[in-house]
Amino acid sequence: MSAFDQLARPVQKWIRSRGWSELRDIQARSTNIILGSDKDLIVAASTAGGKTEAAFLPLISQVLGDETEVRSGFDLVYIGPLKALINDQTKRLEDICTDVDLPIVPWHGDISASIKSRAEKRPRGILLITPESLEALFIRKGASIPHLFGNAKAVVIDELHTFLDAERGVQLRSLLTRLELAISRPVRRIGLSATLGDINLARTYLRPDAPNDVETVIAEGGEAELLLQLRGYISSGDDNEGDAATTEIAKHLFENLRGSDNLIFAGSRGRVEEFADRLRSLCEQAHLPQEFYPHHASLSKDHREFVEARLKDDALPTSAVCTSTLELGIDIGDVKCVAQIGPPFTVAALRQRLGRSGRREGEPAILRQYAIEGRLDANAHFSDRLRLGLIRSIAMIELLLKGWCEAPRPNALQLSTLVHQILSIIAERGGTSAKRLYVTLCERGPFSAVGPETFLAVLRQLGRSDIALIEQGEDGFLLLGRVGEKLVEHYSFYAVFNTPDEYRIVHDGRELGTLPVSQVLAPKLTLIFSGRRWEILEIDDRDKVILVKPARAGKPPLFGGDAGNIDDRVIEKMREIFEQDDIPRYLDAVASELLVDARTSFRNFGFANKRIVELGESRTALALWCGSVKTTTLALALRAMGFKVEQYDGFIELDGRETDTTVAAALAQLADDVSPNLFPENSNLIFEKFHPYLSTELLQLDALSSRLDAKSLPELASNLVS
DNA sequence: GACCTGCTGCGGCGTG
Repeated sequence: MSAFDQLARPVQKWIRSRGWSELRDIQARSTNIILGSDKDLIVAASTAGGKTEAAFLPLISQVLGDETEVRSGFDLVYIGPLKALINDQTKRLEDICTDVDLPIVPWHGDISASIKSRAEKRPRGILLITPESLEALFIRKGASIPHLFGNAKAVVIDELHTFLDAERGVQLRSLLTRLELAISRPVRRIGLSATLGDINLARTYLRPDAPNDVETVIAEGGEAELLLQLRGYISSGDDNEGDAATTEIAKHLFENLRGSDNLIFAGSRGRVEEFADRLRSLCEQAHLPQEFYPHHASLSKDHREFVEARLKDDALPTSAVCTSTLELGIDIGDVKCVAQIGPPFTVAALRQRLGRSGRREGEPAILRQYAIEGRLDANAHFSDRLRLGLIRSIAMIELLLKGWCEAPRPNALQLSTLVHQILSIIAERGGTSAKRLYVTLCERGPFSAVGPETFLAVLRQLGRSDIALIEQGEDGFLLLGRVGEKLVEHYSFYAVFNTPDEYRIVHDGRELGTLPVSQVLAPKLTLIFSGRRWEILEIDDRDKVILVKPARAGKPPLFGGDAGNIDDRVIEKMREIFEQDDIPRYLDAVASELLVDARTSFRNFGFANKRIVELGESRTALALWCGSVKTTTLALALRAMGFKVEQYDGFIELDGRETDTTVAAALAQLADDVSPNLFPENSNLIFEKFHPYLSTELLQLDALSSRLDAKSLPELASNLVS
């Protein structure tokens, strides 16, 4: 029987009404799997590839075909990372279900309480919900979970790749485990994704205890042709009005993108505003209607929706200068070209961004990468001479072309999210045993890297009288403590990630700008802002103001601000690019020259055949050839041995003036596995939402499991000396 | 050396 014939009559009718002559390949394949088995499934295809239909046409057919007794509960559950995405998908599903008695129920923070309470009384149809709202259901309506979800035939997770990493993904996995435990049976899981670097990781995410049973449907041959250019620019070093590179890039964008829809990723909100402003005035000077608009999270919802609607409107040419706000799958239609100014932080993001272009049959995807490098003088620093930004841009493009992208670090403890889930389960059940928590979270759930000892240490910490997140009842049951009760009561509890407050940074009565602050700050500590170190004089928490003065030689923070995390593979690729001679064809004349330049400096410094280079005045450069995690670990170790350390992509620079140890001796010691304490006193380890409740010991464990890699030290050090 | 994501319950008031 063909895939089409397996679908329910009303679904077939809808397909015909759309004028489709047949199902797309991925839709036919997933229909066969969904209607022919009860297996989990991942559907990977580009944004316009029809993934939603691939999952829901057969799932709706299955629901309509099931005429057994009427049970209570939603038939299908869709989980999406964005409210806007849920709104888009609600419309699409409503359209499919126009002539069918299957309610579509969007459920997130902007949905009115009346719709929610109606759905809660008589749950049926398709629920579309965010992880946070699902979390809220577990906490507020713990006892009704079986009533709400007992009937669920499948959970569809949209944009699966956004959940693979970090806090929110761990939270969702934990919720899925808890859902299955609450209704005492597994529920089929279906993941939809555009960007997947490693399909096996996605399988493990979707069904950790049986990844090999997860079926996959991957769109084939649909990859559009890619047109690619990397243009090089030399900065005049003028930070203010007229940096030559900014002016030139804006002009190039104006001349080449005008008249069509495009996305310009500028890296930070400040740069988004800067480029949007330049492009706006270029339009004005030419007496042309406005078509370049900024888009980032600080702009009002109205403005953002206006830009999104304009992008969707084929009649109005529109280019959005944006941050990662326009990276995910909200519906803005196809764009002609994606521009990236400066290197992106991950290949995964670059891939996701590029996926916005070239989605129409026969149209190429177009990537315009702009690299800005400084003008060199006789005193130029080794890291500037090596043109690390340009080299990283090339490395990331090369890895993109190979289809590689970053994978999350396995075995991270995720203690902040663990604290959250402990409180959530206690709230859901009104109290529970330590044993049950351990089984739910660590044995069955996503915290498999947390052993019984660490788990107990966390429980004991949360139960301390000065922490008071949990307490033990007379029967040994764990209950919420005084502070825990307060935390869980407030609606801000549901999200597992931190939202930093924006503080105004003020020096001598002059505002330097605003800074999102997620770490704990205090007077006398230093912070990094607009490329400089500042000592904190005073913090006004109520008015969100930080008074600062320029720091002399204050201790630099353990991890500078919101440090990017560059993968080992990216740095390896950078090394290959330094060591080769060929010039990639997609480089323009300036970029080619800069690359030749960088390679010459690389050889002149001697990095071609050694990894330790004396720079003079007790300064030494080390070529580590590894990513941020290992680089930071080594930097901390050497700092503990008295060196001053600066980090760059794949390199560090040491200043040994204040220590008697030589670089060689220090490395020999590390190679011998004599590791100093990586954590200096008073070092800040608070980055995630529930970190403030953990002990220093637990925070160090957490950091070692995700941000640092102490085990790599001896090998790294011995490679350097040999 | 950066960006992004999310949020309940209830009191008070007006209207039909």
